[in-house]
Amino acid sequence: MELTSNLTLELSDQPFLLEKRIQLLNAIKQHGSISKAAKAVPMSYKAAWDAVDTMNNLSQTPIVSRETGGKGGGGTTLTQYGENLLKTYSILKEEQKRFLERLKQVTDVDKGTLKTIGRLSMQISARNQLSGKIEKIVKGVVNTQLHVQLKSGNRLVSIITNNAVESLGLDKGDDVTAIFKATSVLLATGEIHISAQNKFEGIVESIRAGKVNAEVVLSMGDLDRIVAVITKESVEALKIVPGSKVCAVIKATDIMIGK
Amino acid sequence: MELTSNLTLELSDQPFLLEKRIQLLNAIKQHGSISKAAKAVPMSYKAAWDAVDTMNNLSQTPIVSRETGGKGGGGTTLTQYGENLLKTYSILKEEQKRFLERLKQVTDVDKGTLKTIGRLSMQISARNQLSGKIEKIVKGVVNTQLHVQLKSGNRLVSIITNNAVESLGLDKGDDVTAIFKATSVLLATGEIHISAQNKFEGIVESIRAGKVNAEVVLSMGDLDRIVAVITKESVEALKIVPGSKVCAVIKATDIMIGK
DNA sequence: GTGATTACATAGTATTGATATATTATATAT
DNA sequence: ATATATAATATATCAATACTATGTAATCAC
Repeated sequence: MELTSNLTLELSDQPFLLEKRIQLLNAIKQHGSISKAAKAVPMSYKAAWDAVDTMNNLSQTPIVSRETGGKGGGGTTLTQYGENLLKTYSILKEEQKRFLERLKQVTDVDKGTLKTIGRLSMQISARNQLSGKIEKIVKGVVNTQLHVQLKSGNRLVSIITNNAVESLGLDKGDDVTAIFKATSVLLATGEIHISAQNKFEGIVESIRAGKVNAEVVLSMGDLDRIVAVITKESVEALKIVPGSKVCAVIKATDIMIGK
Repeated sequence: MELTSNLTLELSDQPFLLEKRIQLLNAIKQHGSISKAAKAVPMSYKAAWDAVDTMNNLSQTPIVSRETGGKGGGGTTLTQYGENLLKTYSILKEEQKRFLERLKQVTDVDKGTLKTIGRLSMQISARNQLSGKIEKIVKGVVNTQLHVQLKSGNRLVSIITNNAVESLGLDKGDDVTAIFKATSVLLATGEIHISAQNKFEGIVESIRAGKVNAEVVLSMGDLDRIVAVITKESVEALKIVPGSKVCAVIKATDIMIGK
């Protein structure tokens, strides 16, 4: 049983970006003329022209700029806005593809249920969501250690139950997201001797202090960022200020994995 | 800018369940005949009959059972399998709706980027995902307390950062999912005097012991279930066996919220 | 048996969508 | 001025689809 789906962007209740039109825009980008693009897709010239016209009319800012006559008889090119639209669409399409694949895996047609815990599409409160690749999987009897290589180059270790590894179908090389709460992050300065497996050096970007707690944003290179919520006293005791070099410590068991 | 999408189930490369056909099946379920269903949708009788016929032909197990003649001249009813299909489709559709809504929120058409950190469609390793409704929101300077009423009737308190509340757009009455790791769950028997806000009574359904840790599944009524991973010694010390009445304790700061 | 209602089947008509084709307008190169 | 390639527009043709109309078969209630 296959799952398929289209993706349509609507503007003022009118279909605006459809699969076919995207193909057409791509062809226009490539060939620089509506007539050539229509041949490449393929579709009739009229259909192509109509599509381009309705798109340009629907949109506030034009999608393509058309020129009649001139060198080579004229031509049609995408505007910057048009290119952005194409890019947006391809990103959305990609996300949707991932979603459908997941949905398919998880669907149990015979029972009329989803064989999964929880929702598929969910926004999570956790501030810290770092993406990376699984480098090594060490399986225990109940728990599994996952070694994840982050974009920033840092390595991270997460401990989750074997059941979770199985139900997510985790394998070496998989792209995953490491998820942990801001309150799971401890901060330390200077020499650290602590049993936790995850220690990340970073520079303090910002501090927002409340009455009791303070939110500290840590930057680890350009790519990864960690948010910590610690007590106000700790901030003062450690003398943390923006620009400080501090170490974020996270227990491996506090890190969840999303795929 | 609106995002819309259809959802089609395919069987051996043939479109099988489409939006229209689902409507038809629903009408058949309601009215008990193809002709009445066709009027209700509305569509022509022939189109309705053809649709039903092709569906029944494509599927291994029949979707509807048809009877010609008899009381009232005959009729058409859904089979159990057909009902399951309808249910599956509605679940899938619901998931897709959530996904699209989220996708829309997160899309920045002008820039051609997604204004999000993580992936949209993600399955999380956390075994414990309990759904409920937000009952009360108590906002602090940095953190917010969320009181969630679970399906089982239990109340749960989660503490997350104000930032998270804002970025999820959480409000009183919202349907949310409380997420926490199996290793965040402590188990206790007898009288408990502990500062944690979340204490849930349950019956032990199963125990799976490893060398060091053990996985204990707790049932809180029919609806909610909690999985705890605790040390093997704890299991022995507390004398936990299947059927035992135990108390699950979870720190409010260990509970994340998904929406 | 008659009537009622519905499934099942076929033929013809209408509508729609796409394609094909032809024509005009435009502006540059030669 | 002419040739050229393309946009812009209109009309005619074709194919697919959907709908309408009509008819047959089946079975139970009366």
